[in-house]
Amino acid sequence: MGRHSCCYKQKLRKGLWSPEEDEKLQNYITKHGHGCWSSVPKLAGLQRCGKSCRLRWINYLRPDLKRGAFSQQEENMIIELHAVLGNRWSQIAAQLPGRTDNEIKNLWNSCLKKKLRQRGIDPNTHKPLSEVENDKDMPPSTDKGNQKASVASNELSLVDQPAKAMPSERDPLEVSTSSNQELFLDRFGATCHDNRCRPSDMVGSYFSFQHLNYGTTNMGLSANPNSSLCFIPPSTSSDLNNSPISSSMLHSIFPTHVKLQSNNNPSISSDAVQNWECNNTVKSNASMQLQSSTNFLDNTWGVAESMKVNINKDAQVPLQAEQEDLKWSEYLNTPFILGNTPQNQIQTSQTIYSEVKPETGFITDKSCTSWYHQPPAFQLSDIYSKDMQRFSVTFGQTL
DNA sequence: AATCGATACAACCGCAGATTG
DNA sequence: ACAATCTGCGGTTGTATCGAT
Repeated sequence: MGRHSCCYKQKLRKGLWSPEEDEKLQNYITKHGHGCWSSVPKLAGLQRCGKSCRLRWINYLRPDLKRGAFSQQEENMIIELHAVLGNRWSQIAAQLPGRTDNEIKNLWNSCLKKKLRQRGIDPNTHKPLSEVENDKDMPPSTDKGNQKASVASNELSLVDQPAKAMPSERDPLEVSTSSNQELFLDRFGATCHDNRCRPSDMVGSYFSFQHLNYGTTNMGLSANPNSSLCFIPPSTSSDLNNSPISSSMLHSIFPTHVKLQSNNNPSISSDAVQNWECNNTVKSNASMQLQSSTNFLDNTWGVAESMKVNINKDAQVPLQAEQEDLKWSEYLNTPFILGNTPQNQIQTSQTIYSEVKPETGFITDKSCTSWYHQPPAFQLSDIYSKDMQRFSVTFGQTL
């Protein structure tokens, strides 16, 4: 397996980025997009490796980043997500719009781990420290304290292990990653018969429904000994309509590659944006993910329609020529009004926003149009605050 | 004012999976 | 089929800042 060529190049700058470098990178990506990261530094006139440029953009320069301290709700979400996902920072970050995996990882390592310990909770297992101490006395084969090993083995255990008891029959403190993911697949794995559909693909979906569960059952945080992370699907789609599902949750339900197209303005599809950015690379697993996700929604939940999201089942169809021809400048200069009413604008923008990967989100929200050149038609922070309001209502309590 | 430790944050490193030729 | 390359991720390290002494 070859290493990234830039790693061997000499005379490349390392360390902190200067404002001039930031400006060069920002200007370049604003005008041209990043395309192939390995070529960005050369084209942008930077003495950096492409990897470094990518990291700088994702973690610092991206316009959709939410700077500033984490809110209590965000911290709670991170703890909650970590209980299920472990150190999968990118997946956790995907649930927190405007936050990067690096940011969350730092917060966890510097702050949240400490907080949990102070409250008598082991940050690795999310179990009470006393219980973890007892586990240390157990033989290594039963020690689940090793977070990495535990997470890594989860996906295997999902397949190999027999169905577990329902959460209500379990110790409510048992909120480890494996138990929740196993439960999810035990109950809903039938929607994903194809063995190409890996358990990890379902994690995002699991999460969203976990949030729904909080909304419908008023569950507490996993750190709360009285709570459990059981997943009880709503019996009807109307239940789901009443659930506090948000655009960021949709992002989890629908794979990144699924084409979500606005009813109001089909000419501007997020697919075009993505293909423009990815040089028309078609993800090999897109159709599989699409199928698994839509089947999941249609067959199990029947919610696709209720979410007012048009799922184009021809996501694999090549783009229209005019879409392929879209360039940065066109995006930057094209008013991004996606509907006739403010409500529609928000709805559509949220839909598209939810579809775009975190590191590419700048294209669709503030940026395409208004990032530097004009005020946005809507404030992204509105979306965030809207989501966070929902979360705060949903989660209901803090640590 | 100088020093030192703690903390937070930014960036790097190495690896694995995906993609490409 | 294979190797080279690219991308993304998570762990780790480096560094700036702040408060205590």
